[in-house]
Amino acid sequence: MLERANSLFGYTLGELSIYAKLEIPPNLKRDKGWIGILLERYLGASAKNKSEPDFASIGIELKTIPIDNRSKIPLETTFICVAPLIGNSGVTWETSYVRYKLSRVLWIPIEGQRTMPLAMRRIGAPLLWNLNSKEELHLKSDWEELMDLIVLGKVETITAHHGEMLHLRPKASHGKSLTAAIGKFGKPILTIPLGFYLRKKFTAKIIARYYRYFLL
DNA sequence: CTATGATCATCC
DNA sequence: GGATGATCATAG
Repeated sequence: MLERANSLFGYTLGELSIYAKLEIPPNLKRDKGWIGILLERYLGASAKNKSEPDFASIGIELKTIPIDNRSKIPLETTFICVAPLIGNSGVTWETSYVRYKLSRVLWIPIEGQRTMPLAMRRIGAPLLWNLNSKEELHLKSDWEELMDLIVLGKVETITAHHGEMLHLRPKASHGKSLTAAIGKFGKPILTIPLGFYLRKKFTAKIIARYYRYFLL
């Protein structure tokens, strides 16, 4: 699979879409996950919409990441998973889904400037990344701060400003989506679902270590 | 609704 | 410009 991923370096999304027999949309406005689906399809990911790594047998999570090819900086934050708002008793960073998802990621950088037609965007060299102890410490600190707010009934006070590397933002189809959570005084409430995202400054560091290898 | 895949678009 | 808050598509 890694060899197959490496072989994608330099190809455009237009070329890959033809090869993978996946129709290319005019833009990503209505197909935000299209690039991810395309790469999964080409690389033979197994998980679909199940809760396990994309390549379960080898414990690798696949993530495409849009990059500005001049600055080499990510253009978007990276979604990790939906935040559990209830049933968190006994959950620690060590057993968290965030840590599980991020323990090993195959990042595939792709030119992502909106001015560039989708078909012309080039695929960069994949980067197999293992969460190191320093990074983990940072994420753990953010995760604990955020989970405290959730568990202590302060979910409605959460904004994307919380968390240095990892933060929470809405994750829903629309603003009226509701899910169960804990409100003030421990009272059950319904609120908008939240997702964990990696800030660009975190992913930028990962990408920077390898930027010389991709996108010319 | 929740999970997968993310980016859009507004506001500061 | 860039981050925050909002949103899109699909499967089960």
